[in-house]
Amino acid sequence: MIPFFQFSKRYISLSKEAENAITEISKIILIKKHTELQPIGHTCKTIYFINKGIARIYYFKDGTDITESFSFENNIIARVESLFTGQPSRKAIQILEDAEIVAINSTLLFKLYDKFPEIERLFRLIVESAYVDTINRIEGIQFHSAEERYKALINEAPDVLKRVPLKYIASYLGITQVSLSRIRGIR
Amino acid sequence: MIPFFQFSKRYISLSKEAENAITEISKIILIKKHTELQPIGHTCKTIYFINKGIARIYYFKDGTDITESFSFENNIIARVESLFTGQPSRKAIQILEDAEIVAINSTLLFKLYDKFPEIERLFRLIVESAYVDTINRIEGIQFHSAEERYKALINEAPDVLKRVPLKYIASYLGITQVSLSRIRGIR
DNA sequence: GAATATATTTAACATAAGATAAATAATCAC
DNA sequence: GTGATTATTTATCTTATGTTAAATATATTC
Repeated sequence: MIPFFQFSKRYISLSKEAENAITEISKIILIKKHTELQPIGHTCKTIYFINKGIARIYYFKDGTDITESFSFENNIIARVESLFTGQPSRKAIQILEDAEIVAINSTLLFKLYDKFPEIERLFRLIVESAYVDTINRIEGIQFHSAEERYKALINEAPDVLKRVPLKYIASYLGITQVSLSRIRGIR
Repeated sequence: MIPFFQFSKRYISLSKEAENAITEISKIILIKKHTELQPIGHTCKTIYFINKGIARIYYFKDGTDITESFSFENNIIARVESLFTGQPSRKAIQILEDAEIVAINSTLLFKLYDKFPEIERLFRLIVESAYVDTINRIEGIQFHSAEERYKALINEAPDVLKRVPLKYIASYLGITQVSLSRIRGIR
């Protein structure tokens, strides 16, 4: 749990009691790559924090696999459209590199909010930050060519390029794999 | 302030004291259409709630005006990438129809969070919901054609089409005005 | 309500990205 | 390590959307 509490310090410093309360509702799991951490159709009741490895959220559009997002070490991953609405998710979480993951039970977490306002605040700040990232991502998609988006990704997240198969990156950028390959070929 | 508290009831029911505290840090303003409510380059310290009228957030990309979002009656509008980071915003808020707006001072609001956990919770829930909307919007952009996006907008927000000039809608959909006009022409 | 400014559509042409198929290259399983 | 599977690139052709410019249509101002 140490990496998670280090991560949380970026937002707020928790009391020992709050940390213990979070530890009690969490467990650490080891997962092999290519494994489905959460399947499509399942209502999400878990927030994950990645100690080691890579995960992605994906879904199918007309039979095509589309990557919504990637998460790396020291970051959170959750299917928020399900977590915050109670609706079953149309998305799945898949592990791309052997991973060690902290699984936080969200039902119990949300209950902790009453007893520990500091925990509620922590997750409020995490969501605010993720929301800002998403707003910025829309700006990135809205009026940039495929090539611009690819180059932006190289700059902002070179790790993705090194560690994730291109076929997953293409749909994340909103283009086909063939287009991505063509863009990469131009030099 | 009544419409705002009616809106907030969707998320949580506030105590009278909490409502009064919010009222004290808010003011109601009337603005004519085409007015700039907030200029580009200004660090955002206000959360707006629209009682009446329409507003949009926009920015410039290579000299072209791009609409990030619209907000109508009974909804919140804020430049969150500035509000939550303290950075100056590259975006502006513009009024598209004569408006009556509640302006909530965010600096004072964030201070109220300590005294009123229920207010912190309200805004946590509002942000969670806005975040989910934004995630869904990315899905809408990521792999749909211009025509699909236009038709989705007709279904989900027919009001936008009726009350907002097409030139603003085009960039919101991520296409040029000429493309939008062409799509509309097909019948 | 005429004159002006602004918004929308239409046309013609250019280009980026999609689709399909096939060729390589890389990875995995035994 | 060899064969089989999976990932990536390359080629060809098609199509949707961008670009520029001009023509209408609508809204605004005096």
